[in-house]
Amino acid sequence: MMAKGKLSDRQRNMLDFIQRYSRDQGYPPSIREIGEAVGISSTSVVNYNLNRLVEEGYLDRHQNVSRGLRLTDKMSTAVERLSGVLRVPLVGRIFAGQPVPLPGTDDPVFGADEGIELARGLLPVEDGLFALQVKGDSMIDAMVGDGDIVVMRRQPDWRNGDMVAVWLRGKEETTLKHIYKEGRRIRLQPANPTMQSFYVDDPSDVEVQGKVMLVVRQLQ
Amino acid sequence: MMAKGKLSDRQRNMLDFIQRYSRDQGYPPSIREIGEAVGISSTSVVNYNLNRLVEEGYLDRHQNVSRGLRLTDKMSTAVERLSGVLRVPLVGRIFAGQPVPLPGTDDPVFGADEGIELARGLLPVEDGLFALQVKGDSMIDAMVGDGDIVVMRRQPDWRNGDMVAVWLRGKEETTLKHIYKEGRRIRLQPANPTMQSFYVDDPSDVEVQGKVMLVVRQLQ
DNA sequence: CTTGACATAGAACGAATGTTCCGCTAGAAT
DNA sequence: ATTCTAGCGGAACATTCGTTCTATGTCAAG
Repeated sequence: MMAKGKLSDRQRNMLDFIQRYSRDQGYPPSIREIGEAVGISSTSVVNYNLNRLVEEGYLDRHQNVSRGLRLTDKMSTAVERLSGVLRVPLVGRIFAGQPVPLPGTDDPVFGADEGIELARGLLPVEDGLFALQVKGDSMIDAMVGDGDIVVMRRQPDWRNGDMVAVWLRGKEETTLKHIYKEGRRIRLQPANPTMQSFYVDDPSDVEVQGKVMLVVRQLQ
Repeated sequence: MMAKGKLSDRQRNMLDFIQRYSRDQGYPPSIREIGEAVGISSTSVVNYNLNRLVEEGYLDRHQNVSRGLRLTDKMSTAVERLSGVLRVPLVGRIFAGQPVPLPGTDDPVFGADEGIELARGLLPVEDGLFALQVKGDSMIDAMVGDGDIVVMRRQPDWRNGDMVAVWLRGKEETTLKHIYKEGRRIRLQPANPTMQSFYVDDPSDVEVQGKVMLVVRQLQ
C-alpha cells in the first residue's frame, strides 16, 4: 500500500511541468497539455493523477474551470524559492539614542508600504525578518555606517557570538554588538576588532531586541 | 481621435480585474468572467477591448487558449519579481597586500561556478558586476570587515565621491576609499568619518580597479 | 486462483470558453 | 446630410477543455 505523501515519478514530473508552464506562460496548463508533456495519452489518467496530487496537498483544483489549477503553498514556496526574491519590510530607522523600532506584531506582514528586496540565498531563514536603516555614525564600532541597512530577525533568544541589537538600560542607548555569556556577566564585543569589549554585570540591563542577520551598504 | 496609449475607464477596470483575479485565483479570468466583473454583457465587447489592450502593450494573448492572458511587464510586477534575482560571480578574495583580482574579460559572464545572488532592486545597473570577499581586517577604515562581500563594477572612469578599489603603486596595497580630484592631487577618504583622508600627488600612483557598488555582510 | 485496489488507455460527452458575424448607436469628420 | 469609425450588444459557432464511462493490465493480499 502506497503511503500518504509519496509521489510517483510521473506525479513529480507533472508538478514540475505545471510549475514551469505557469511561470513561462503566465497561466496554468490544460489537462491535455500536461498529458503531452509527461507522456500520457489519456486525459482521464492525467485527471486521475491530478486528483491524487490534490489529495496529497500539492494542488488546488477548481471544478469545471479550464486550467483551474493552482499550486498550494506547500508547492508554491518551492516556486518562490526559484524566484528567489524576498521582500523584507523596512520598518524604520535605528540610532544609538533610541530603542529598536520593532514591527508591530499586529501589523499584517505584507504591509505594502516600504521594503527592501533581498535574494533568498543570502538568508538562512525568511521568517520574522525586518530591516532598519542606520541613522548617523553612532554604530561605527560595529562597522556599520550612516545609511547602511541592517536586516534583523525578531528573536528573543540568542547564542554566544550572535550579533544582536541591544538596548542598554543603564546607558539609554542601542548598540549592535556580538554578545557572549561569561559566567553571570554578559560581554558585548564590537565587530571592529580594534575596539574593546565591555561587560555588563546585570543581565537585566541588556535587552536583546533582535538578531542581526545581514548588513547591506549601497554606494551611490 | 483617441490617441495611442490612452485607456478608457472600462479598459483600466479590466486590467485591474485581471490583475486581482490572477493574483487571487492563480490563473487568469475568462472573457465572460471579465465581462461580468466590469459590467459588459457581450463577450465580443470584452474581446474587442482585450485586443485594444494588446495593441496598447498591456496584455499578451494566446489565440484559441482559454484564459490565455498575461499581463506584460509594463503592467505586471509579479512577473518582474520572478526575474528579480541577479547572479554576480564571486571571482576571488581581496586584501590589502594584493591588487584586486579582476575577472577575466574573456570569461563568459554566466560562469556557473560560484556566485552570489542579489535582488536586482539593490543595484542601479547589472552589467560588469563582480564580487569579492574581503580577507582580513585590513580594510576596517572603509568599514569593511573580514568576510564581507564587496560587489564592484569594472569601470575605468570614476566621479568625485565614488567609493573605489584602488591599487596604490607606492605603498603596494589595495584599499577601498572615496576618491576625489582636488586640483592635480587626488584625495582618498576613508568611509569611516573618524579617520583622516590622505593625498596622492601623482595621479598615476593610484590605479582605480573598480567602483564599489554594494557591501554585504552576512552574520552567521 | 480469485479478489480488490491501483494505474492506465481510449472514447464519448458536455460544459466552458474563445471567435466571428451582423446590426445598432453616437459622435466626429467631410 | 452623409460618411466613417469607435464602441457596444446579441447570438451563433467552433474549439478547447474538464468530466465520465468502460475496458485493460498489474500486483499484492486472501
